[in-house]
Amino acid sequence: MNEYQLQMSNSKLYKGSLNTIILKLLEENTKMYGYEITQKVKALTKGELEITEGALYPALHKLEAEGLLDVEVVKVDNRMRKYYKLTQKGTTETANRLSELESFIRNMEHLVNPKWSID
Amino acid sequence: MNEYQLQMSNSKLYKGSLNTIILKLLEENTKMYGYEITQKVKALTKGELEITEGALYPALHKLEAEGLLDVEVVKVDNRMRKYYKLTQKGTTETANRLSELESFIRNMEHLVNPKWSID
DNA sequence: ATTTATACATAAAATTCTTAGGTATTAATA
DNA sequence: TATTAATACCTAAGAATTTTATGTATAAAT
Repeated sequence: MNEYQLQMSNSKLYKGSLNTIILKLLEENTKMYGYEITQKVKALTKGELEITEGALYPALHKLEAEGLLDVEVVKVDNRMRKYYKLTQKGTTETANRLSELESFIRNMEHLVNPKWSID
Repeated sequence: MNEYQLQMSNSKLYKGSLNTIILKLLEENTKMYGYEITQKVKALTKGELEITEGALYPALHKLEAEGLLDVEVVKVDNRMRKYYKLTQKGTTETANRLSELESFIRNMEHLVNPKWSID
């Protein structure tokens, strides 16, 4: 049993970005299981972002229900793993989400650094 | 009465970023009123981001309640305007939120572009 | 022997935003 | 000049997402 559980982040900015993160990691890594995703995100952000399981698992189930992910259950060392991978639809959707992310970042930079809006 | 009301954005990424946007605009412009903020955001993002009033006004009230904003009511052309400006506490908090935003953007870029994580 | 790490899960509460109203004045247009 | 659009505020129900708090179970480490 966990002593305590870490939050996704102290800042609220990550709200709404979890699905995009999951989809992108699966595009990059072909197939991953839930726990692996939490560890990968922690590593890539040098510990700054820790996805909570209470957010991750429902998100994976929803993406699967929407037909963006396929799941394959495997037993490794007598422990269950549920490997997720992108469906065709998921691959298309990932591209859309990533271009939305680029727009978002560009817009936030314009808002925060108004000098850049002269272009 | 409005025919229809526009949403904040088609993507969900903006969730959690509204407060940061408000604080930053007030840092940049000294004092602004609600409607002005919606127009400024629309202009700076070239129409890509339209803040809904149902999100904006409660957010302003909350920031005021938290002591980050001061309000001053003015009547212009027989129409009410509520000008908001940063308090001392608000100025400090804005700096924090902006550094969180920088971290967030950096982390998202690392997640989306893993090549960059070799640094 | 106990704790930590691995690996899944759900459910109540909190938070944030969308949607959908509401009021009122001024400016523009048909 | 009657209607619509723009300006300017507001709230409340519902949806969506996340936090917090649990739960189960096995393997590895202390």
